[in-house]
Amino acid sequence: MALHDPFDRFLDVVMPSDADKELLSGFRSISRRINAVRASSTITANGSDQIAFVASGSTKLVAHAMHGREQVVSFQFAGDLVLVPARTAHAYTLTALEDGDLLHFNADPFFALAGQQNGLVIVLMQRAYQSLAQCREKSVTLGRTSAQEKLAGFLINMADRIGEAQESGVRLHLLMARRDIADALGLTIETVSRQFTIMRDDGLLEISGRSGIVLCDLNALSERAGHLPVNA
Amino acid sequence: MALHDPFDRFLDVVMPSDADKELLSGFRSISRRINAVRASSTITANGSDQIAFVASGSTKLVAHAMHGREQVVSFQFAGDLVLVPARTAHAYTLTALEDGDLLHFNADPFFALAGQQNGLVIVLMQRAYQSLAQCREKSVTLGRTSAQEKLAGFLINMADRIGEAQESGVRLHLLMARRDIADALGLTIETVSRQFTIMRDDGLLEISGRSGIVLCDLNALSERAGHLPVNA
DNA sequence: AAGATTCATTGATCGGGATCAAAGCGCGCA
DNA sequence: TGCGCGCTTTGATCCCGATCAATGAATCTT
Repeated sequence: MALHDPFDRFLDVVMPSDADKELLSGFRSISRRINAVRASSTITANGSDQIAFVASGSTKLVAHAMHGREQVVSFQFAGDLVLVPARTAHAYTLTALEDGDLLHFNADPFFALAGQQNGLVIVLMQRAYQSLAQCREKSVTLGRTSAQEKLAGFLINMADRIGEAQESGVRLHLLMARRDIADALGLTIETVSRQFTIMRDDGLLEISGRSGIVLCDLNALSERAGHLPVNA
Repeated sequence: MALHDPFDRFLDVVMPSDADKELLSGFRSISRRINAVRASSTITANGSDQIAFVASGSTKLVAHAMHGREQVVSFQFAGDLVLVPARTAHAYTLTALEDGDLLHFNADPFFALAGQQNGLVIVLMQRAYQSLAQCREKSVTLGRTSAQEKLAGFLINMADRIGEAQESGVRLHLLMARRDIADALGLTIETVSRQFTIMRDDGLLEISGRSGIVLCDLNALSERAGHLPVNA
């Protein structure tokens, strides 16, 4: 069973087992717990980078540009660690997609503490490379010109991360709204909706209600995403 | 003056000064030097991730998808360290944009060695976060719907990385071909070319020859890229 | 220096996705 | 349980960027 205290989950998921006790209490003292409420809880990095740990629930990292435009950079799920960057060309905000628990640190003291424990730095480095790999795959998906490829790529990515295998296919519970998907893919909600309809009519997936999706044919979906075949 | 031996440059740029001597010889023994030749030298990760250090020159990291489609994920310049991922949904290749020197490691032994020196892991972590930040900004640029915003965003990013300040503006020497820019932005070479022409006619930049560009008005360019104004 | 080859620009047309507009559902609420 | 709001789907039109095609400029070769 999962640990219920957010900080305990943090220790369990992120910290190496040989971590120094004093270090742990250092992290505890700089951590801030947030009872996230869907769509209304946000973390913004004012001035300096922030680190957030998603103990439970899920979040989106949004970049704000001119003219009120918003771009979803990435989604996070339980156990994910995310760096919310300070303002550059864009301003970033982390927003809860559903109720859950977040842990939140200023990046500077966080890294200062982390630097004292080699094993922890290694973990953080690995997670950073993992986020980089994800971001790259997302860039590739975004770079495609057709809406079909973008959405198919997105769905496969979600299946990898939060899909539940079933006899009829892979079940997804998409907590993000169509708007979030559109903002993540550089499309409009209408186009996203239309592509869902097309894929459903083609028998690639089933839609139930607002957030329920079952991917019936991952191979065909992968094909539409333009992914290379597994054998190659 | 810059060091001429690629490995020495690697030590100088990446390694912390307190690094263990034995460790350095360990890195030397697993390193492979490559005299990169423009457009023909490539590094592909067959099976396991690769690490490349760009001692001099510049490179592009390309993701290969179906139907021979290529997507440029990122560009590297002298001093950059890049992880070339093993095949996932896409196959990645690092290609030289101009003649230069590369250093090349298998990622597994590289990280195994790096793990022994805390200071080095910290450097690698910081570089990973830096790459992540870059990739995110690129995603945001890619997520925009208009070609104008994409190209303006790309140019500003290049100005930050390899621009030389001049009285007339910021000079860029774009080593990548129009095709590379197009592949990086999810556009066609014709559209890239047309947007260049429009921006030139609007007085935002000057074009000389195939690769010479002077950005005359960074603020206006930033505006077109949809970036938030600096004060905000 | 002249040709050859590759790369970049410009033009014309077509199509897919944005935009504008309206109807249909699902979900939370009383 | 039924009401009402917000999200989603569907429809019609327009426009930007892809595509097809040809010209023009740069760099490389001999």
